Amino acid sequence: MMRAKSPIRSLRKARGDQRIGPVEWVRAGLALLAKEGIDAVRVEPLAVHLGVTKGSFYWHFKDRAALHAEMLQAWRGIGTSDIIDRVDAGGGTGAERLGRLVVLSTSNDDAARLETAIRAWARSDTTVAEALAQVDRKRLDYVVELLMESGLKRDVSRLRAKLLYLALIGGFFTEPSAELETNPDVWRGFVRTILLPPA
Amino acid sequence: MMRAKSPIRSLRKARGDQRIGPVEWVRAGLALLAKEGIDAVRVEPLAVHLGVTKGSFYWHFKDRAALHAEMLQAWRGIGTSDIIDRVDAGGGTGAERLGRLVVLSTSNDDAARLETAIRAWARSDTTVAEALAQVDRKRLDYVVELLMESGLKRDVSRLRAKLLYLALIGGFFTEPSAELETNPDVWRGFVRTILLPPA
DNA sequence: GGATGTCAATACGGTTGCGTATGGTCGCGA
DNA sequence: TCGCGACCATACGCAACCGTATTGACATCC
Repeated sequence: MMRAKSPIRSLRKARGDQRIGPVEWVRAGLALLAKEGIDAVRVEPLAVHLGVTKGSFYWHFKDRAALHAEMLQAWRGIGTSDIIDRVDAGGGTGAERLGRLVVLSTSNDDAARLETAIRAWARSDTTVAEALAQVDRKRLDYVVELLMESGLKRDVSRLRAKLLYLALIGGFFTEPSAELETNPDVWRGFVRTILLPPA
Repeated sequence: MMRAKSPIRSLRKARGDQRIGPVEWVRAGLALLAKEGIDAVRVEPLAVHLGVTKGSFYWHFKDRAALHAEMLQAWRGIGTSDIIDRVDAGGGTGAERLGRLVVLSTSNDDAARLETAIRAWARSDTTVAEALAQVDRKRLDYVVELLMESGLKRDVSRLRAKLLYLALIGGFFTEPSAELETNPDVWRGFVRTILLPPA
């Protein structure tokens, strides 16, 4: 009998692991992005994490930048529609959906960490910045809609939607420490303020 | 006559360069932090930028982490009081100072880039996160003050100060693109909204 | 003007990561 | 069963940094 020629391979077979395709690389990349930022999304650490070697990576991707690009595309898809869909699914009036929007946005911690990582990434990569701007625009439009449904005029809605949306983003980048705590109650208070009748 | 033994040294002397102390390292470190994030704040590239070798660095600092720590301390000093002082220096009513606050905060582009870099840094370093939370608290208290001076009650001021301050932070992390443009007019609109009489 | 302290240059070993080249393993269809 | 193509392991050279050790230049004070 002959020993296995490839220790790692036979190890993975013994564990019954599946093949690693582009999808798995992107998923793992996004997870690492959320945890440690884009600079940490490196080929070899990822390979270790996935239980393969970089030989696999360079079969599926041209280089590190290619993975980053596909990660961005993947996020663009979920970042745009994910929250909006979940808020709309619940139905209700504009004000009700507005309340659900802020609560959902601020409660999902994993999504929040990914969001901050993307925004930090956008600082150094204009492609990311453009994609992010696009997502921001769609989300903002949605908030404007909700405000108009709640009875505010178009101009006022545009202004206040910006205010609320910027605050949502700001919330991602602050520790919920003592004085700056932003629990659901606080967010509902924000919504009430936003919906105040104009002078 | 004998040739110079140290080419880099004589080069620096010929240019009349000064000595490089801890202050210069920290300054250059903060500049690089603002431009490319904390991961880019590395010893050797900084040394090249400053026209010295890392032999100098390891004389003044124990290691890379020590530089980062001193950078954080330096920022803590300016981050807390810088804006507040400049706003107060102008005097005026609460509302007037509030307007000056948002304009000053959003116009200084260098400070904004440093601020975003620090916030991104805080994601991965709890020491930074704590320092940042401290700074946030002081700034928030200041905004609360201004709102109370403008005639709002304490509770309302607390809530709305959060809203405005979070929006300020959010503004740092959005591209001023098409729809999400945040020019001084928009910010003044935010202030007007914030100062609206409660229901 | 010689000893001393301060600061910087240089040289070195070690680590981590990139991308390439090449070979091995397996499944599957001819 | 032969071979081919997909997928992965391995080995390599290269580059960027880290931190240490050692030496060298310069100023200053005695």
